[in-house]
Amino acid sequence: MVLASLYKRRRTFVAGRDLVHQGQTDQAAYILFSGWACSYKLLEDGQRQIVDFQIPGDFLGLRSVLLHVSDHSIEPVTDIEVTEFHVADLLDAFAQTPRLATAVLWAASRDEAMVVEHLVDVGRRDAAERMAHFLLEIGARLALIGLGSKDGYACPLTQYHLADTLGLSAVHVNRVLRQLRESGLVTFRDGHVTFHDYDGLVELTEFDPGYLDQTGPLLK
Amino acid sequence: MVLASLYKRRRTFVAGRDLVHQGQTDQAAYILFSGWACSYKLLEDGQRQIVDFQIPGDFLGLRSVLLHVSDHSIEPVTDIEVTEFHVADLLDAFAQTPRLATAVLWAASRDEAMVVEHLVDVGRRDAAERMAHFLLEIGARLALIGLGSKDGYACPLTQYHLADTLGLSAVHVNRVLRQLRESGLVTFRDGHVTFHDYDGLVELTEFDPGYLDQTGPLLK
DNA sequence: ATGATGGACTGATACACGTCAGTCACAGGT
DNA sequence: ACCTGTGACTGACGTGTATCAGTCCATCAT
Repeated sequence: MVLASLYKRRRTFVAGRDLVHQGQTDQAAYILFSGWACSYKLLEDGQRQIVDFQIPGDFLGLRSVLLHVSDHSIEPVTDIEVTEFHVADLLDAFAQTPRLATAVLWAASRDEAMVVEHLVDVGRRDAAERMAHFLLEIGARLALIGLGSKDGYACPLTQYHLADTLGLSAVHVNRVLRQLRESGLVTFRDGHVTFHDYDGLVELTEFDPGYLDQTGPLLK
Repeated sequence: MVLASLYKRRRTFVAGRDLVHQGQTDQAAYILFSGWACSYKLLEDGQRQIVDFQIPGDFLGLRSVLLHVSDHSIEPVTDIEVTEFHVADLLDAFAQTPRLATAVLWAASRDEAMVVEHLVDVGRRDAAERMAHFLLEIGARLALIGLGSKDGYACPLTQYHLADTLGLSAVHVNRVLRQLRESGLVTFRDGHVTFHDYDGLVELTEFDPGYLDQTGPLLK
């Protein structure tokens, strides 16, 4: 893979300590190798909105660098390993490998599509639908990299993460999870998500994984 | 500008008739020349979530084409004029002009940043803050292309558009607009947005136009 | 053992916002 | 002159979710 030529060095970060801070203007971006991270925005009153989670294979901080300023922060949810590269090198590489540009653009489009889905969740679905849709999307993404299936997956998130992601209070997250569990759809417990009725969930949330499909130019 | 070499043909579309339908798999993308459009997602129960508005100078439908399927629809809010181009040509052009790739990637990042702001609006701000933030953002974007200022701007949107954008009911949009008007912050009336207290609005919404700044590679 | 910490979980209460069911003004068409 | 449709606007009422104020159970450090 062409990106290999850009690889600078392997680094690790511990859970909970931000890699990128809102407002920072830095030059390094990363590719996540193991663990989970999340990107979020902090509001003045202390609330936060988690925008997206990153799992192995995803870019970290690419947008910050392209826009020359970080409009958000990135926190490792677990301990993570990343590969650092310099965006200037990436942009230079476009000259030699135009297909690389197409691939990166495709990855950015996919990221945007996920944020759009997330927006629809928060804007137009009730708490249970949001939760179900979110758990399905993460599951589908993990399945693509071999870390999950239609039965379930390991999930290091706390209910607070879910609350900050879905625009709910942690208290309400708990109620909604109970509701989903009692109606036999999905269980979130002890770091593990278990799907009891995958098709039922898909129908409830109109879930369509089309935008996640790995038919992007990276793999062609 | 390099994009000029791609220009295919000028087209017009009338207000209200979708250019792109959810699920469509087409090859053309557009650059908006005059008028306003919006991209939105439709839910099965008839609700819709408007994701973003496009104003002159913005790409239309680029993401659909990159992902090979439209996960959303695009509707002209007013009559619009667009310039059509084929994405295959755009990608080919990357080979001759790598800087073009950087520019397009930058534009995509800016789009994503706007969706992220929108997500924070809907997830973590109350109705009045959302409304104010949205009106400010559109104002800032219009100001960049000379169609608005800190005093206000012409705005062809209906209160239904605002409702579908902000995840509110049209009824509540009306209440919130009244509230903002009566507290002397901003007036939305007769197709015109008038800022009465721009700084007050900025403070209320923590508005930071950094991510909109035209310091992207397109103009460098 | 003891206390501190963090995550899961719960009941009671409050309110922001949605829904329902309208009115009013205006524009176009017949 | 009348109908139809669209957008703005409003009051009454219902509900989903936040907030408050806890409990309980692990884990970890002392």
